Amino acid sequence: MDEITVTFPDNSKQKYPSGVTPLEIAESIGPRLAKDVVVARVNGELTDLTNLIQSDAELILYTGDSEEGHEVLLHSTAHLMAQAVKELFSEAKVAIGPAIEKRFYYDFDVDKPFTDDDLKKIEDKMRELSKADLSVKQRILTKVEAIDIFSKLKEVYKIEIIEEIEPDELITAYEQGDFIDLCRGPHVSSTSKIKYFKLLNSSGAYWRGDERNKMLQRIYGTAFSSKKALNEYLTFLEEAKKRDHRKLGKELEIFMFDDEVGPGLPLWLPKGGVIIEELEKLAKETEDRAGYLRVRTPHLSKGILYEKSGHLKHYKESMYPAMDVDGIDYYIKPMNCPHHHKIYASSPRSYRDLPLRLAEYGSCYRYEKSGQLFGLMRVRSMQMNDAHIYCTPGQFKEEFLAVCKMYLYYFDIFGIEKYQMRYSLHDPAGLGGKYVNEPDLWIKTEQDARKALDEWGINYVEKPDEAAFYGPKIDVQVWSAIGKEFTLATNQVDFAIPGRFGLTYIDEKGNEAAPLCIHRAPLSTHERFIGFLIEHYGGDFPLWLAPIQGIVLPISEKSIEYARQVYRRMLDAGFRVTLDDRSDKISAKIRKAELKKINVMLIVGEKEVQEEKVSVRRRFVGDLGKSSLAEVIEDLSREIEEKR
RNA sequence: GCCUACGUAGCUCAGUCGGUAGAGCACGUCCUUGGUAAGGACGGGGUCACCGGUUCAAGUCCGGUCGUAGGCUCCA
Repeated sequence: MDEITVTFPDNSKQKYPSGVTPLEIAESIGPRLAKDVVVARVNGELTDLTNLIQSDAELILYTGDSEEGHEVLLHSTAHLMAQAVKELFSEAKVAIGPAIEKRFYYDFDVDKPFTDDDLKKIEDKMRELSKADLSVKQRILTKVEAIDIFSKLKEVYKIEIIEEIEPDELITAYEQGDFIDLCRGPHVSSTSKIKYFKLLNSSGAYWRGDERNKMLQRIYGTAFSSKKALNEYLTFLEEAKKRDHRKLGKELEIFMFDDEVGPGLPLWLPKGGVIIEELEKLAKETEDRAGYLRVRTPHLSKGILYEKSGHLKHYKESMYPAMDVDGIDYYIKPMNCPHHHKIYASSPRSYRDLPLRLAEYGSCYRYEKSGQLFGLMRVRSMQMNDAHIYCTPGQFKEEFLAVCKMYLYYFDIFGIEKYQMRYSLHDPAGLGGKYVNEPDLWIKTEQDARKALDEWGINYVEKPDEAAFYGPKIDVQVWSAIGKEFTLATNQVDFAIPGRFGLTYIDEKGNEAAPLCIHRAPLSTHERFIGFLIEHYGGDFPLWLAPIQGIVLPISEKSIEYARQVYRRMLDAGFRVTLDDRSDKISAKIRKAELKKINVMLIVGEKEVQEEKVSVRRRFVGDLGKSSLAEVIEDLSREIEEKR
């Protein structure tokens, strides 16, 4: 028999007979590895453990705790779940079942939605199938064979998928016991490799994500290579729920919703008001330094304005319906741009006036579909950190980059590290419909913006067909505590609307020219940004943002008078402090303050009265001992100043 | 908008088989004056989301509406 040389990642080499499988190699190395390995990479290609290796090869064996191995494990668990569902619900038809971030799902067409009870039964059946140690075998099929097999099984969704595959492409399916599933693979070699899994929840999901299609039933689950890793993930999910801004926002009295006010219309409580004011202060300082001018515009406008802007054509479904005022249609504004365009147009502009940067923390209202509402992150009334920058084509690159840099300035202050920059482009197929019909402008602006980004050297991903209707944009995506994705900051180029509003400037040569417009919102909206910050900080705001920065706690009645003086002096020094002069024991007062996540506690008893000092206790740190109030004020002021 | 689940005191939740509602925390009063995460006693607080139906009787069963949650699609 021929011998082949297998090279391992550490560059060590070993001879094996030709036709050896990765699984056999793992067995030759050790029983533990053979048990744990889930997938192999042969000459760079991810492959099943049972595939034969015919000639010299580089081999990497992945266990379930590697990124590659975990993804395969998740995917194979999805198959195991589908097998269990098919055994329990014979009429169920399978659709698709991929691995996603730390989880998997599978969509089924069933008569009745799954109940929690069904999920338990499915999970039990999965354990049974795992114990049965069914080997998972790949089958290579032609298109005709594949259609034949899945037609007999009446798997209509699989047939739909197969029919879209090129006729000469090889089709693979995986078989375990009586269950066969169309799949590209790779997969684990046996169901016994899948041991630590949990089904999480089920929900409706449209076939191919299109609401015109039938609604299928989706089950989400997760799987790991060890009991410990599974439990860690489940604990993480529990912890994430505790950080959820909807829960913390209520507990910390930041915002609320009320049935009679309406869904998606948050009411900011006083503590939320403080956070908003601090953010606005930061934004105003930053924008003042960057040459922005602040304007204010009404919440309502005549329909004709939105006809001109194109909102009624491209954005109407997200707008509140018109209200009739003296026989004229008025709309509540979904964006501030048309008003800012009017301000631009209010006086003749020279190239010397540009860039003109008009900023407004403007309230907008958007009719989001009810199912889309999500705490503060997706609401119907919002206040945007909005501004429109009107500039010449020659100024565009610098202005565009200045906006991107402003994002990063803010992100540094807030310690936001996990985000993705996303450059959204148009699809020419949508011109005249989803996008304004300006093909040349689209191409030119997209090139300019890309050039700016590339020269700056920032990392971004391109998203085709995700642009705004008036131009390409760069967004910053972040993730909520429970893993939902949101656009935070946004920077949008608009080459179309200024033309529609007849916005012009006189250039150096005395000719009329059209300015470009950049729509930007580095701090997103108050609603989304604060929702995000609540989760980002887990409710423990840095001192400069904290609604209550400190609390004065007298130890007994004997020190109440002194506590009042301390409280007064803190207020006079500009701090947001409260005083707990109730008759609780000091430990109870501390506990209450901790539960409110108050950062600084100034504890005063008879000793402090005598020494004219305060005892400082910081959250997460504990007792820091006695200081003079002047020292405390100085330290805290510096901390606030530095936005630590 | 669609599918499913849920909605009881300010908050978190219990309430069995249909028989007119309960706990803890919070709140109020009083006692207690205690040194770094819960001192004690007493008390107030409910149109059981809303509307309708079944029933002698509905928090409980049925229907509708509103809201919330988990998803699908879309956006700041």
